[in-house]
Amino acid sequence: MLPVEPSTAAGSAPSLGLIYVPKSCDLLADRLRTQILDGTIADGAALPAERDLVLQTGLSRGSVREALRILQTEGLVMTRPGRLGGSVARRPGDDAMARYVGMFVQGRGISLLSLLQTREAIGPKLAALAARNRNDEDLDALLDATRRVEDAFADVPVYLAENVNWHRTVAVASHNELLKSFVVAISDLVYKASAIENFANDDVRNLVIKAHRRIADAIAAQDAEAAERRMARHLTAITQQMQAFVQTPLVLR
Amino acid sequence: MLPVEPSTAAGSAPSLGLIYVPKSCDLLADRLRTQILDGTIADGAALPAERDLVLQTGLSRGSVREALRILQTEGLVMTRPGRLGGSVARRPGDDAMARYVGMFVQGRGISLLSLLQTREAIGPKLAALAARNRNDEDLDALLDATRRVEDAFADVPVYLAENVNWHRTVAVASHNELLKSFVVAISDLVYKASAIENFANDDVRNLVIKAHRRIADAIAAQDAEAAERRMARHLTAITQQMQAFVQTPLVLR
DNA sequence: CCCAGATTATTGGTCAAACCATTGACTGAT
DNA sequence: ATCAGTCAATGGTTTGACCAATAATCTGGG
Repeated sequence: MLPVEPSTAAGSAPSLGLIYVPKSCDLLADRLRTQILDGTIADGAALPAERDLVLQTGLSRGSVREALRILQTEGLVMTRPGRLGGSVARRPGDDAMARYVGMFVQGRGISLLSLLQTREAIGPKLAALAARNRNDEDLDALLDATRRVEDAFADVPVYLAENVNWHRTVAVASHNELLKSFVVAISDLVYKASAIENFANDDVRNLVIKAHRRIADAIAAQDAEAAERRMARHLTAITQQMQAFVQTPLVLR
Repeated sequence: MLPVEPSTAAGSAPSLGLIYVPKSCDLLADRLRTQILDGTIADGAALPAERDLVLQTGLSRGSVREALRILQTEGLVMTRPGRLGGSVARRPGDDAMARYVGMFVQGRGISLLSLLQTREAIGPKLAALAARNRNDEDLDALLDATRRVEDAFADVPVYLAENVNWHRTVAVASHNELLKSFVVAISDLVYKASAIENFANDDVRNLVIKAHRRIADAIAAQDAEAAERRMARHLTAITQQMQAFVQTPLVLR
């Protein structure tokens, strides 16, 4: 992985790995990425202006811009033009994770079934953690989210959006940011698929609302085992309901 | 999210979202990304040379290069210099997923506990799917991987690497590429952490090997329920074992 | 004194034209 | 046939200029 120093001696060891010749923009991007990820450059802190980076690094402006473009693509900096513009550092966020997971799903032609299986894997543990780790604000948010899904019963598009938000709220309550980022990414994709497929008839929506209520109760009571079990049953049921639509590979956008 | 067409009429509707002014390199990157993800540009197919893209798009070479740099960062193209070099399309892969998950974990200071919890969430379902969906080659690979872990008992670094490979093999057998990419990314991070912490003493390694054998048996017998249960117990036990090291935030590299 | 509009400075965005570095194919001498 | 040299095509890098967006600053009228 690392660059290898070419040996100057004539008859030296014959075992040399492939040597990777780093590009100048990669070197700069690596340096800045390291500093952003380890906090040397704090979240929200401004990076030097492009022309300053040129002076500091000795690279051309084109190379500096390519380095910044890399970091932008990774979601580690936000750049705005204009006076007092420039690049500011950002910690990696759920949005970038969701973006990449979406590309993965679309590019690999991941089936809706695989997506639902993944949600089935993550959801129950998430509910258990939420029951164990929630605080009062998490509970308030969850009860509110639960109510909003119920209130949106009649308006299917709003209902679907609120449904995604409900799962997201459970994820927040789990206080596990990695699992949360996964479920946010997946729920978003399931939402897009379900919005297309239009499978959520009145009966399904009623069952979902009942399940949400029972899961929220378990989380409120901090009963991790019940929350896990109920979420598992809920997600399994949803997968069953969507089984008719599940055969075909997932198409997005 | 999407760009908004500015209205030409004078007294038009007052509700306008923020309008995002797209950059030229983003437009080109979007076009190429779409074609790569939907297969119009097949995996392994060559993109036009930079100078050809300049002619085709009317953009400058700098903008074309920034567009390609975006796609490189997303893992959607590989670029090599030299004659017959150029950019070739690649489908999004586990490596890019692992890279981004790693950045997320490091940048957000995700704890080792959260990482282990995520593996606890995903692992059991993965084992169940492996038991259900495995074919003969998957089973051969799993038995081989199981043996390799056992053979590496004495050499801890090799043992740890083979351990990661074992989990990866189970993931492959599940035939769920999304779950697989998650577990590959996470196992890699757990491996790095465990390599640092040096917690795998003889007793732990013995227990792990026994658990692997029992799980492999269940997958061989296509007993999904047993595989899921045993994997859950296995990962819970591992988390318990690592609990002493789990308090501190995860430090990588 | 205050405020609206014009001005200006700073920043990223884009373009153009070179030249360098790497790589593989081609060619010709041996 | 083989091998070394040459050549062509490609990405990598630099330079310098100008455009576009934005907010601080100035200026003149009230």
